[in-house]
Amino acid sequence: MNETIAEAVKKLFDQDVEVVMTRPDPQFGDWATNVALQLAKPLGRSPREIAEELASELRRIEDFAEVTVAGPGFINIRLNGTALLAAIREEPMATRKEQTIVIETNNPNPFKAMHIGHAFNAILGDTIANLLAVSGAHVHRVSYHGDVGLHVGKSMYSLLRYADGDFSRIEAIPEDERNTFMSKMYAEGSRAYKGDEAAKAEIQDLAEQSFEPKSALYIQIYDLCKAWSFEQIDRTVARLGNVPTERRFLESDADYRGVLTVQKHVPDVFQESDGALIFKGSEHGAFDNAFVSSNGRGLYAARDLGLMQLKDEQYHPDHSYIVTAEEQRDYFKGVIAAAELVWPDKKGVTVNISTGTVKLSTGKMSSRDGDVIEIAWLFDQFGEAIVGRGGEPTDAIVAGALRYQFLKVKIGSDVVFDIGEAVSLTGNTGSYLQYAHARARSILDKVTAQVQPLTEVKGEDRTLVRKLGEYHEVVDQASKLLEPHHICNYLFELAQEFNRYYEKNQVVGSDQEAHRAGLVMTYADTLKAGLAILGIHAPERM
RNA sequence: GCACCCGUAGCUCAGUGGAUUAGAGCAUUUGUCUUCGGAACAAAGGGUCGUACGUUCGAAUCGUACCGGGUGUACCA
Repeated sequence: MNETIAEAVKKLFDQDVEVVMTRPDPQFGDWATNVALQLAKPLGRSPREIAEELASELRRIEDFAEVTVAGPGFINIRLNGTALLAAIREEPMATRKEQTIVIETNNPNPFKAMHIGHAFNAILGDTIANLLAVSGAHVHRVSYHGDVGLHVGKSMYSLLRYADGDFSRIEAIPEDERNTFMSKMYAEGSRAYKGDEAAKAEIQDLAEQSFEPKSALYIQIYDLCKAWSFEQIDRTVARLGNVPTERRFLESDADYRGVLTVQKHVPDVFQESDGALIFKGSEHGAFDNAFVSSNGRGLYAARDLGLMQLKDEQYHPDHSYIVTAEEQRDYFKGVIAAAELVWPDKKGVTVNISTGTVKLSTGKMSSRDGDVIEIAWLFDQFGEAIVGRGGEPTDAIVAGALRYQFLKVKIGSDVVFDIGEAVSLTGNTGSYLQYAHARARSILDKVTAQVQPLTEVKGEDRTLVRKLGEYHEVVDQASKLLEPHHICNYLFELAQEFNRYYEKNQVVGSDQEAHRAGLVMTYADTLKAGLAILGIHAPERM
């Protein structure tokens, strides 16, 4: 359509313009363009006059049922039924067809409990992976976990005290208490670290042992708790509706390569400073950061360089996406700048997408003793709300409601999480959409006529058909910008549009049953496809 | 201090150069309906788009300054 209009402009005014089409208020038309206003200056004529002239040319185009000029010179176009239906059949653009992409879709650290922030990060990462796939990319989902370093020392400090020399005391922790137990162990270690110097020194030694353990008991506890953590992480991430990852990367694997790389690039990229190897990020819009500590140990940043190598060896990606909270924005800016100096041919490959953080609306909702919200508790809360509505709270349904809550806000903004609101199930929520889908399928079950594929647009169908035709545009936009919230907004509007239609137009038993059933089916399929991109299950009934 | 992000209705958020009434959801008030599953639909009230200048035919959207909030600022991850 943009080209059609550009051609008309060329023909009438001999001007090359980039035509921008917008969606006006439906009362004005299906599409609008301001080309006439753009042309006013170069042509030295009134925009209104140009618009009128262009409009009469455009009226000759068959797909355009109506072309009008409004305001200072906007051209509004109303499509005919054929064009509206053609829009529904359009597919999203395969803009990343030849690309191989690696993306981290979750990265909780072992030895700590997963909380709402991890769920947020995992859901965002997984959905972005879906958006990449929709545009044709070959996507590899991976995870990355910090299994070495100070936080491990903190946990091991309390774990060794708890074991008191006897490994079986740790082994005895029942499965359903492990998450809370580990969380408590970490919290105690953290407190001790801040508390006194003796504990601090001991924790530093125990952190050191995460690289080179000194005792058999350390190894036993470390291995067991790490395994527990990964079981917990995998189970939880699956429960959230994420597609499983292909590979788990560990900091302990990335460390060695990272340190070697840094050492190899002194002084051309890294410098020695107070015994540490640092990168002068301040010269690259970030901050100066140590990659290797003064005792020769690899730090987080060095491991990220090692991880880049591991990813490259396995996947040779065109792009590698890392989704993190905005606190890490400048940190990644520095790491990526360093990486691009070390590997100039990989410039632009690694991209950090920064998200907001989850904030709690009140202090009151914190789960039991901690100040964090555990994911299992969240599932329980949603489950209760769904039962309250007479529904069955399967994980797929609960995860759908939770995912939507996180995805409907523009990526990068903080999410203020209010459990009462999240669980409400009415209005702009995942539950509304899931319910809308189940309802549509239920209508189709009752239809006895042969469902007729959409071939014509009747008057009362128009707004719904037009909305359905916007689907591919919305997916393109969300995919291009990697912003899932566009899809949420659209699906909600679509469902509202359908509910309005459904309110006024009887489907089952009407003399137009076959035709209307076709519309309902297209709607349900569109809803299902959109929800799938968000990783939300569209139930047949609920 | 410096850098980055943010400030839109009572609350939570869309909208980021265009047009009469700046839109949703929640909350409030009212209506529809003996429901093709009401987790619905229709409607009302509620906003000087943080403030001030500026650019533009046109600014919530761009620029500058200020006010308010958040985050980051090397040997944690």
